[in-house]
Amino acid sequence: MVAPFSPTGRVEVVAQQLLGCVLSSGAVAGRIVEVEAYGAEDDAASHAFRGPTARNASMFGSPGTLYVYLIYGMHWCANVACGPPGEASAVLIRALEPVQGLDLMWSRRPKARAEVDLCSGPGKLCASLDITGDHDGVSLLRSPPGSFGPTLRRGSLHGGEEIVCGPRIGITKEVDRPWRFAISGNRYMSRPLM
DNA sequence: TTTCCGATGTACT
DNA sequence: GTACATCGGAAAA
Repeated sequence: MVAPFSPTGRVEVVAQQLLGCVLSSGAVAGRIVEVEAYGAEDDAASHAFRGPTARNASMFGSPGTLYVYLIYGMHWCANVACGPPGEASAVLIRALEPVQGLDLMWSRRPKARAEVDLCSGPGKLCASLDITGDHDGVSLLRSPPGSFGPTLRRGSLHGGEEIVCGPRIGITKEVDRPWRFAISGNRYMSRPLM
């Protein structure tokens, strides 16, 4: 298959290329509408800032490797590693527009009050897709569409859609770097851009 | 409606 | 001991 992004591109460029792509897992799928880019040693907000550890090992994997980690002791966050060999950049998937398996998403997220709440946040979308630490390190590109595990497939922006950017959310370092990207006007993003 | 804060585990100082 | 790429319930307005 054709890779949904250029493996050796700069992380902030890859992040924008991932907008519009479809992330699926089993019978559930969503269109990526919001992401954040995280760099390597040059980005103090990145998990890779201090070099490889047991937790961030997947960030150093080949492009298309899924990096899943636990945040605040209870929520999983999914990233796509995208750096060339030796460079651990990754893109955090922040929000999806649900496109398939809505019933299953609802059953996994009974607290959701509306469809827009199903995948409008990094922890929410992992719950809806049932992405956990078990999936850390798997390739999103190797498995064919329709396979059971997490898979990424190419997508594109629709007519009239534009990419907008702003500062990343929930960090205390590098707060001014505008590395949060979203599809303009999309109602499924986690929060408005600042 | 907006704001505040507790839950809960892992990594790092 | 403290911070953390979050979420959702309770309190305030």
